[in-house]
Amino acid sequence: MAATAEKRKAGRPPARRDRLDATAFVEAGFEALARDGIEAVRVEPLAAALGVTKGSFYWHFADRDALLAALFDRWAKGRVAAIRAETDNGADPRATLYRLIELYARGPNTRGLAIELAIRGLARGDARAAAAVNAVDGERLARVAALFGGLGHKAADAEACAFLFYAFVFGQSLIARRSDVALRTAAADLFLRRA
Amino acid sequence: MAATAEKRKAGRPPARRDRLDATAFVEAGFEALARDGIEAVRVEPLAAALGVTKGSFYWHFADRDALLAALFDRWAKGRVAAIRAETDNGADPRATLYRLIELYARGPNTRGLAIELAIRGLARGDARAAAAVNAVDGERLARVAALFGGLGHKAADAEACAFLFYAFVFGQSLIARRSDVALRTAAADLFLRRA
DNA sequence: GCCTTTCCATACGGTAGCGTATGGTAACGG
DNA sequence: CCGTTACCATACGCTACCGTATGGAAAGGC
Repeated sequence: MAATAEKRKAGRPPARRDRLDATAFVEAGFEALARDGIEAVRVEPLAAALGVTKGSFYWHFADRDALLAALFDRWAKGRVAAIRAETDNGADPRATLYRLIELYARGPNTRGLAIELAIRGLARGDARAAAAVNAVDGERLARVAALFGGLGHKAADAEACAFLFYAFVFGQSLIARRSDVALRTAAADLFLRRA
Repeated sequence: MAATAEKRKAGRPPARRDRLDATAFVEAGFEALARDGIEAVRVEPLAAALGVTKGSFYWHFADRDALLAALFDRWAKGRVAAIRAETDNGADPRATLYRLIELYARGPNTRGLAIELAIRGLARGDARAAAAVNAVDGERLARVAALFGGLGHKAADAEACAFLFYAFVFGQSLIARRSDVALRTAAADLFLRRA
């Protein structure tokens, strides 16, 4: 009741019937990126997947490159916010480290991992992807180095530990037989036990 | 003199003027793969780079997919042979481990690393790439586990060490600021010193 | 109730690449 | 010297996608 009358007062966007906004294409872009890599994020298939035509896409974006830029930007912001949320609670550093490993190495996050690896693969040739990766890595390394600092490591040592930590986290996602959970946890223990 | 007369006796292939064989396209394919990723290994640009037309390509290969299969196969064979050559000498295990890290983490091997990461990125969606990666990883893990065994580790422990080792080697190639040599060597020391 | 804005469909031209078909040419076998 | 084979060029049709141009409809503003 009076929902339309309040649209001005409340910050509600128009929200017409089923029209899209730019973020819908970004979401669909992440979906395609996770499943089939960057070469799958194309404007016409994306529009078709959303039930519209590319006329819609080119209303919201200048070109395909603008969508890629939006993907990189949104990914970087999301990852930075995530690592901050994960480390802001004053929990035990070691427990937090274990949970971070679980987060990326364990089961159901194949989607996030696929996106991560795809963007990192692009960073070699795309400056915006490289900038996104750089921002994310900077925040992550700083946060995890602080955790190792909480375990008693000196600054330089903690930084090396953080680097080693993330190298392991992402490296294990590249190795075949990565589904071998026992092997992974053994390796993680090997690294974290005496950190 | 009598060079052409001996071609039958010697195993010399015809070697006509400047005609190509299949391996020429494979080499060019690796070049494109290393520089611009898999989406750059296309038949017409490759043929142009070799100074021929795609008429030549389709003489040597059934289609583009056959070239990709040849790339994966040749890569796997080469990597397996390489890791065997690196570990067959009876050198000190720890020194060998350090050298293996240098080999992939140090400077001039960006080409090999780019190929490695590209193929690993494809392994998620391409069965042949996955098979190649699997074969390579199996050999590598076995060989490196044997090295850790030579350092006194028990079988299961050595296997976990090998997994951790390769996760670190490939993981650090994904992290930004990977050009920071001091940080990398510090991390490597951290891992190998007390292995 | 008209006008404007917002969002989308349709239609179009253009490019890049795949795979095929066919013909040509140089070398070699005999 | 002739035929065959190996290798390649040329030309073609086809598909997928990019980006643009233009019209149209639906919703709000006023």
